[in-house]
Amino acid sequence: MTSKTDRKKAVQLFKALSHSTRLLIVQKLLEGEKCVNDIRDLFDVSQPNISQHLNILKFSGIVDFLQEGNLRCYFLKNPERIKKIIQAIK
Amino acid sequence: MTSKTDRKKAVQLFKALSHSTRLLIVQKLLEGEKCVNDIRDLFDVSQPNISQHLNILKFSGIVDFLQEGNLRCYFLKNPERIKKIIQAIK
DNA sequence: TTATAATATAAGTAAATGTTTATATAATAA
DNA sequence: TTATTATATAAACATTTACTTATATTATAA
Repeated sequence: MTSKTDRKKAVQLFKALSHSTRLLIVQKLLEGEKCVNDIRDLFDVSQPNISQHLNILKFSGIVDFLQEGNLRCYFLKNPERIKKIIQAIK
Repeated sequence: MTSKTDRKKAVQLFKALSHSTRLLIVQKLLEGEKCVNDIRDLFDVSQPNISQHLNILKFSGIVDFLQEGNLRCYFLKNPERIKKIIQAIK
């Protein structure tokens, strides 16, 4: 049986993935780390909005970033896990 | 690469699972089919609200039901898939 | 038939999430 | 230093989702 906190975490993760921009970001990051403007250029989405989505992904534990000069390069914290999840829902 | 419609479907599925009541319902249904009032009694949630959540789960293709007399017994359409998804997010 | 039990639906309201616009910060380049 | 580039944050507004309350439907039991 799953505990209450486990379930909250799961719900948060599902929420993080239940937006098409965020799901796309995650899929792109499966190819490797990308900095914000690279990600931004992939979609027709404003810079602040991308930042906000990245923040949600970060908060839910899906991504993290490394500061490289004035760039922030985001990457999946656990790409294998993400692959499994995406595979499972297909 | 995932198509746009695939992604929409995935997003819808994640959305359906990103609510703790619905995730709990789904976990309960892994034990076997249950009718609405059985489900309702498991939680502190109103009857209409349970119906609404079940409707969302039905619409997203996760559950279906069989009418048995005046009972509606809900079941998971693809329990293996659900198990995999839940396993993957852990 | 009428009453009751099980469930769904609809309308209204509340709460959460998403997007835009404007502004801030931090790192580098000039 | 000052300007510029990359990114974040905050506030306002829009949209979506959730929940409640009231009512409808459908099947069975009396």
